[in-house]
Amino acid sequence: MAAPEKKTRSTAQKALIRDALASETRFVSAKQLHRRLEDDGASVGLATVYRQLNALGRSGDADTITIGETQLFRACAQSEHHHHLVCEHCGTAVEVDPPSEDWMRTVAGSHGFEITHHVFEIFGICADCRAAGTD
Amino acid sequence: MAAPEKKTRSTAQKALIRDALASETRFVSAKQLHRRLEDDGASVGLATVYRQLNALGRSGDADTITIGETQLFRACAQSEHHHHLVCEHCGTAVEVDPPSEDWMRTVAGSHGFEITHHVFEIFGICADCRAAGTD
DNA sequence: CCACTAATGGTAACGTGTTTCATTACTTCT
DNA sequence: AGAAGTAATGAAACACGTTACCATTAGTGG
Repeated sequence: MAAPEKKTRSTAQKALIRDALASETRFVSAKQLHRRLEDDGASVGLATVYRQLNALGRSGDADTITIGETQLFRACAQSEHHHHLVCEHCGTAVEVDPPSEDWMRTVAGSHGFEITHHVFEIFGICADCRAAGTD
Repeated sequence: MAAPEKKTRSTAQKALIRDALASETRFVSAKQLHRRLEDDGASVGLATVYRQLNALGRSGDADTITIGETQLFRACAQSEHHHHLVCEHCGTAVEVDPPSEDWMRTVAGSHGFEITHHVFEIFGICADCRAAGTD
Protein backbone atom coordinates (compact mmCIF):
# COMPACT_ATOMS: atom_id res chain seq x y z
CA MET A 1 0.00 0.00 0.00
CA ALA A 2 2.86 2.30 0.60
CA ALA A 3 5.86 2.44 -1.69
CA PRO A 4 4.87 2.20 -5.34
CA GLU A 5 8.12 0.29 -5.81
CA LYS A 6 9.52 2.23 -8.70
CA LYS A 7 11.22 -0.35 -10.80
CA THR A 8 14.83 0.21 -11.62
CA ARG A 9 16.74 -0.91 -14.65
CA SER A 10 20.28 -2.09 -14.81
CA THR A 11 22.34 -0.17 -17.27
CA ALA A 12 25.91 -0.23 -18.42
CA GLN A 13 26.57 3.19 -16.95
CA LYS A 14 25.39 2.20 -13.52
CA ALA A 15 27.75 -0.75 -13.48
CA LEU A 16 30.62 1.38 -14.75
CA ILE A 17 30.14 3.98 -12.08
CA ARG A 18 29.69 1.44 -9.36
CA ASP A 19 32.84 -0.41 -10.41
CA ALA A 20 34.91 2.70 -10.80
CA LEU A 21 33.96 3.84 -7.34
CA ALA A 22 34.59 0.41 -5.89
CA SER A 23 38.07 0.36 -7.37
CA GLU A 24 39.00 3.49 -5.46
CA THR A 25 40.25 3.46 -1.93
CA ARG A 26 40.17 7.19 -1.82
CA PHE A 27 37.35 9.65 -1.61
CA VAL A 28 36.66 10.99 -5.05
CA SER A 29 34.47 13.72 -6.40
CA ALA A 30 31.86 13.20 -9.07
CA LYS A 31 34.06 15.07 -11.49
CA GLN A 32 37.10 13.00 -10.73
CA LEU A 33 35.16 9.84 -11.27
CA HIS A 34 33.67 11.18 -14.46
CA ARG A 35 37.09 12.00 -15.78
CA ARG A 36 38.38 8.62 -14.80
CA LEU A 37 35.61 6.97 -16.75
CA GLU A 38 36.43 9.08 -19.75
CA ASP A 39 40.07 8.13 -19.49
CA ASP A 40 39.04 4.51 -19.40
CA GLY A 41 37.26 5.05 -22.65
CA ALA A 42 33.81 4.90 -21.16
CA SER A 43 31.28 7.46 -22.23
CA VAL A 44 29.15 8.49 -19.32
CA GLY A 45 27.50 11.83 -18.83
CA LEU A 46 28.44 13.93 -15.85
CA ALA A 47 24.82 14.22 -14.85
CA THR A 48 24.56 10.47 -14.71
CA VAL A 49 27.62 10.25 -12.53
CA TYR A 50 26.04 12.69 -10.11
CA ARG A 51 22.77 10.85 -10.20
CA GLN A 52 24.29 7.46 -9.55
CA LEU A 53 26.65 8.72 -6.90
CA ASN A 54 23.78 10.31 -5.05
CA ALA A 55 21.77 7.15 -5.43
CA LEU A 56 24.62 5.12 -4.00
CA GLY A 57 24.93 7.52 -1.14
CA ARG A 58 21.23 7.40 -0.48
CA SER A 59 21.11 3.63 -0.53
CA GLY A 60 24.00 3.46 1.86
CA ASP A 61 26.38 1.84 -0.58
CA ALA A 62 28.66 4.84 -0.57
CA ASP A 63 29.93 7.22 2.04
CA THR A 64 30.05 10.90 1.40
CA ILE A 65 32.00 13.67 2.99
CA THR A 66 32.25 17.30 2.04
CA ILE A 67 35.52 19.14 1.78
CA GLY A 68 35.19 22.78 1.04
CA GLU A 69 32.31 22.91 -1.36
CA THR A 70 32.80 19.63 -3.10
CA GLN A 71 31.16 16.41 -2.19
CA LEU A 72 33.35 13.33 -2.14
CA PHE A 73 32.24 9.74 -2.44
CA ARG A 74 33.67 6.41 -1.52
CA ALA A 75 32.35 2.88 -1.81
CA CYS A 76 31.52 1.55 1.58
CA ALA A 77 30.35 -1.98 2.13
CA GLN A 78 29.57 -1.69 5.77
CA SER A 79 26.44 0.26 6.33
CA GLU A 80 27.29 0.64 9.98
CA HIS A 81 27.92 4.08 11.26
CA HIS A 82 31.56 4.99 11.18
CA HIS A 83 33.92 7.88 10.64
CA HIS A 84 36.95 8.60 8.56
CA LEU A 85 40.53 9.57 8.80
CA VAL A 86 41.15 11.32 5.54
CA CYS A 87 44.40 12.38 3.93
CA GLU A 88 43.98 15.92 2.74
CA HIS A 89 46.58 15.40 0.09
CA CYS A 90 45.69 12.21 -1.72
CA GLY A 91 42.21 11.55 -0.41
CA THR A 92 43.08 8.18 1.03
CA ALA A 93 40.70 7.34 3.81
CA VAL A 94 40.69 4.94 6.68
CA GLU A 95 37.50 3.99 8.39
CA VAL A 96 37.65 4.39 12.11
CA ASP A 97 35.29 3.37 14.81
CA PRO A 98 33.02 5.94 16.36
CA PRO A 99 34.15 7.68 19.51
CA SER A 100 32.15 7.75 22.66
CA GLU A 101 28.60 8.11 21.47
CA ASP A 102 27.57 8.15 25.08
CA TRP A 103 29.43 11.35 25.57
CA MET A 104 27.48 12.96 22.77
CA ARG A 105 24.16 11.82 24.05
CA THR A 106 25.01 13.11 27.48
CA VAL A 107 26.09 16.50 26.25
CA ALA A 108 23.14 16.84 23.92
CA GLY A 109 20.71 15.72 26.58
CA SER A 110 22.00 18.21 29.09
CA HIS A 111 21.14 20.99 26.66
CA GLY A 112 17.73 19.61 25.78
CA PHE A 113 18.77 18.59 22.30
CA GLU A 114 17.73 15.48 20.50
CA ILE A 115 20.52 14.34 18.25
CA THR A 116 19.66 13.78 14.63
CA HIS A 117 23.13 13.16 13.31
CA HIS A 118 26.69 14.25 13.61
CA VAL A 119 29.70 14.70 11.45
CA PHE A 120 33.12 13.76 12.62
CA GLU A 121 35.96 13.56 10.19
CA ILE A 122 39.62 13.74 10.98
CA PHE A 123 41.88 15.26 8.38
CA GLY A 124 45.58 14.86 8.15
CA ILE A 125 48.45 13.86 5.95
CA CYS A 126 49.14 10.19 5.49
CA ALA A 127 52.59 8.70 5.86
CA ASP A 128 53.14 8.36 2.12
CA CYS A 129 52.29 11.94 1.33
CA ARG A 130 54.35 13.11 4.26
CA ALA A 131 57.34 11.21 2.96
CA ALA A 132 56.83 12.48 -0.55
CA GLY A 133 56.27 16.06 0.47
CA THR A 134 59.15 16.33 2.87
CA ASP A 135 62.10 17.59 0.91
CA MET B 1 60.74 42.32 9.67
CA ALA B 2 58.34 39.65 8.65
CA ALA B 3 54.71 40.61 8.28
CA PRO B 4 54.31 43.72 6.14
CA GLU B 5 51.49 44.65 8.53
CA LYS B 6 48.88 45.57 6.04
CA LYS B 7 47.10 48.43 7.62
CA THR B 8 43.43 48.06 8.09
CA ARG B 9 40.83 50.78 8.32
CA SER B 10 37.80 50.82 10.50
CA THR B 11 34.65 51.42 8.59
CA ALA B 12 31.02 51.72 9.48
CA GLN B 13 30.21 48.55 7.57
CA LYS B 14 32.75 46.50 9.45
CA ALA B 15 31.26 47.59 12.75
CA LEU B 16 27.75 46.93 11.54
CA ILE B 17 28.56 43.43 10.43
CA ARG B 18 30.52 42.67 13.54
CA ASP B 19 27.70 43.90 15.75
CA ALA B 20 25.01 42.14 13.82
CA LEU B 21 26.88 38.89 14.08
CA ALA B 22 27.60 39.43 17.74
CA SER B 23 23.92 39.97 18.43
CA GLU B 24 23.11 36.53 17.10
CA THR B 25 23.27 33.43 19.19
CA ARG B 26 22.58 31.31 16.18
CA PHE B 27 24.67 30.39 13.22
CA VAL B 28 23.71 32.61 10.33
CA SER B 29 24.57 32.69 6.68
CA ALA B 30 26.05 35.64 4.87
CA LYS B 31 22.75 36.21 3.14
CA GLN B 32 20.76 36.10 6.33
CA LEU B 33 23.04 38.63 7.91
CA HIS B 34 22.92 40.82 4.85
CA ARG B 35 19.17 40.78 4.89
CA ARG B 36 19.10 41.55 8.55
CA LEU B 37 21.27 44.58 8.00
CA GLU B 38 18.96 45.73 5.25
CA ASP B 39 15.97 45.30 7.51
CA ASP B 40 17.73 47.38 10.11
CA GLY B 41 18.05 50.12 7.57
CA ALA B 42 21.73 49.66 7.05
CA SER B 43 23.09 49.69 3.56
CA VAL B 44 25.83 47.16 3.18
CA GLY B 45 26.76 45.32 0.04
CA LEU B 46 26.52 41.57 -0.03
CA ALA B 47 30.12 41.30 -1.17
CA THR B 48 31.23 43.24 1.86
CA VAL B 49 29.30 40.96 4.16
CA TYR B 50 31.05 37.98 2.65
CA ARG B 51 34.40 39.67 2.89
CA GLN B 52 34.01 40.65 6.50
CA LEU B 53 32.55 37.35 7.54
CA ASN B 54 35.46 35.54 5.98
CA ALA B 55 37.85 37.95 7.62
CA LEU B 56 36.26 37.33 10.99
CA GLY B 57 36.50 33.63 10.45
CA ARG B 58 40.12 33.88 9.42
CA SER B 59 41.05 36.01 12.40
CA GLY B 60 39.35 33.57 14.73
CA ASP B 61 36.66 36.00 15.84
CA ALA B 62 33.96 33.91 14.29
CA ASP B 63 33.27 30.23 14.00
CA THR B 64 32.08 28.71 10.80
CA ILE B 65 30.29 25.53 10.00
CA THR B 66 28.89 24.27 6.75
CA ILE B 67 25.43 22.87 6.38
CA GLY B 68 24.64 21.58 2.97
CA GLU B 69 26.43 23.99 0.69
CA THR B 70 26.06 27.11 2.73
CA GLN B 71 28.55 28.45 5.14
CA LEU B 72 27.26 29.65 8.47
CA PHE B 73 28.93 32.06 10.83
CA ARG B 74 28.72 32.83 14.48
CA ALA B 75 30.59 35.26 16.69
CA CYS B 76 32.89 33.43 19.01
CA ALA B 77 34.88 35.15 21.67
CA GLN B 78 36.91 32.23 22.80
CA SER B 79 39.57 31.37 20.30
CA GLU B 80 40.08 28.05 21.96
CA HIS B 81 39.26 24.99 19.99
CA HIS B 82 35.76 23.79 20.57
CA HIS B 83 32.81 22.15 18.90
CA HIS B 84 29.14 22.79 18.52
CA LEU B 85 25.81 21.32 19.19
CA VAL B 86 23.64 22.87 16.53
CA CYS B 87 19.89 22.92 16.18
CA GLU B 88 19.07 22.04 12.61
CA HIS B 89 15.84 23.92 12.82
CA CYS B 90 16.63 27.31 14.24
CA GLY B 91 20.40 27.37 14.06
CA THR B 92 20.85 27.83 17.78
CA ALA B 93 24.23 26.54 18.80
CA VAL B 94 25.82 25.54 22.04
CA GLU B 95 29.54 25.34 22.38
CA VAL B 96 30.74 22.10 23.79
CA ASP B 97 34.12 20.98 24.94
CA PRO B 98 36.20 18.80 22.71
CA PRO B 99 36.00 15.06 23.17
CA SER B 100 38.99 12.91 23.77
CA GLU B 101 41.67 14.39 21.60
CA ASP B 102 43.94 11.65 22.80
CA TRP B 103 41.76 9.12 21.13
CA MET B 104 42.14 10.91 17.82
CA ARG B 105 45.85 11.18 18.08
CA THR B 106 46.10 7.51 18.88
CA VAL B 107 43.93 6.43 16.00
CA ALA B 108 45.66 8.74 13.58
CA GLY B 109 49.07 7.72 14.74
CA SER B 110 48.35 4.05 14.35
CA HIS B 111 47.64 4.69 10.69
CA GLY B 112 50.65 6.87 10.12
CA PHE B 113 48.62 10.02 9.78
CA GLU B 114 49.56 13.40 11.09
CA ILE B 115 46.43 15.26 12.06
CA THR B 116 45.97 18.68 10.58
CA HIS B 117 42.47 19.35 11.77
CA HIS B 118 39.13 17.76 12.36
CA VAL B 119 35.51 18.66 12.18
CA PHE B 120 33.06 17.52 14.74
CA GLU B 121 29.63 18.98 14.89
CA ILE B 122 26.57 17.48 16.45
CA PHE B 123 23.24 18.27 14.90
CA GLY B 124 19.88 17.92 16.51
CA ILE B 125 16.68 19.63 17.39
CA CYS B 126 16.64 21.85 20.42
CA ALA B 127 14.00 21.66 23.11
CA ASP B 128 12.17 24.75 21.90
CA CYS B 129 11.88 23.61 18.31
CA ARG B 130 10.88 20.17 19.47
CA ALA B 131 8.10 21.65 21.57
CA ALA B 132 6.96 23.91 18.77
CA GLY B 133 7.07 21.24 16.11
CA THR B 134 5.31 18.58 18.10
CA ASP B 135 1.65 18.92 17.34
C1' DC C 1 42.69 70.25 3.19
C1' DC C 2 45.23 67.00 0.27
C1' DA C 3 47.04 62.80 -1.25
C1' DC C 4 47.12 57.96 -0.71
C1' DT C 5 44.99 53.80 -0.84
C1' DA C 6 42.03 50.44 1.89
C1' DA C 7 37.42 49.38 1.60
C1' DT C 8 33.10 49.28 -0.52
C1' DG C 9 29.33 47.71 -3.64
C1' DG C 10 27.02 46.50 -7.89
C1' DT C 11 27.54 43.12 -11.04
C1' DA C 12 29.69 39.70 -13.79
C1' DA C 13 31.90 35.51 -13.41
C1' DC C 14 32.74 31.08 -11.33
C1' DG C 15 32.16 26.17 -9.51
C1' DT C 16 29.36 22.75 -7.90
C1' DG C 17 25.43 20.38 -8.29
C1' DT C 18 20.55 19.84 -10.11
C1' DT C 19 16.86 19.96 -13.54
C1' DT C 20 14.97 19.74 -18.12
C1' DC C 21 13.78 17.32 -22.03
C1' DA C 22 14.53 14.95 -26.19
C1' DT C 23 16.68 10.59 -27.15
C1' DT C 24 18.25 5.96 -26.03
C1' DA C 25 17.69 1.40 -24.67
C1' DC C 26 16.23 -1.93 -20.90
C1' DT C 27 11.94 -4.85 -19.96
C1' DT C 28 7.96 -6.83 -20.63
C1' DC C 29 4.19 -8.30 -23.24
C1' DT C 30 2.34 -10.63 -27.23
C1' DA D 1 11.39 -11.74 -32.63
C1' DG D 2 8.87 -7.37 -32.79
C1' DA D 3 6.33 -3.70 -30.60
C1' DA D 4 5.23 -0.83 -26.76
C1' DG D 5 6.07 1.43 -22.50
C1' DT D 6 8.94 3.89 -19.78
C1' DA D 7 13.43 4.15 -16.84
C1' DA D 8 17.68 6.01 -17.75
C1' DT D 9 20.79 8.78 -20.17
C1' DG D 10 23.24 13.06 -21.66
C1' DA D 11 23.97 17.81 -23.22
C1' DA D 12 22.83 22.03 -22.05
C1' DA D 13 20.32 25.19 -19.19
C1' DC D 14 19.64 26.42 -14.75
C1' DA D 15 20.10 27.42 -9.56
C1' DC D 16 22.74 28.84 -5.85
C1' DG D 17 26.49 30.38 -2.90
C1' DT D 18 30.61 32.64 -3.24
C1' DT D 19 34.36 35.29 -5.32
C1' DA D 20 36.54 38.61 -8.70
C1' DC D 21 36.54 42.84 -11.00
C1' DC D 22 36.79 47.65 -10.93
C1' DA D 23 35.11 52.19 -10.63
C1' DT D 24 33.83 54.89 -6.66
C1' DT D 25 33.84 56.13 -1.76
C1' DA D 26 35.91 57.36 2.38
C1' DG D 27 39.36 56.45 6.42
C1' DT D 28 44.00 58.08 7.64
C1' DG D 29 48.17 60.53 8.10
C1' DG D 30 50.76 64.45 6.61
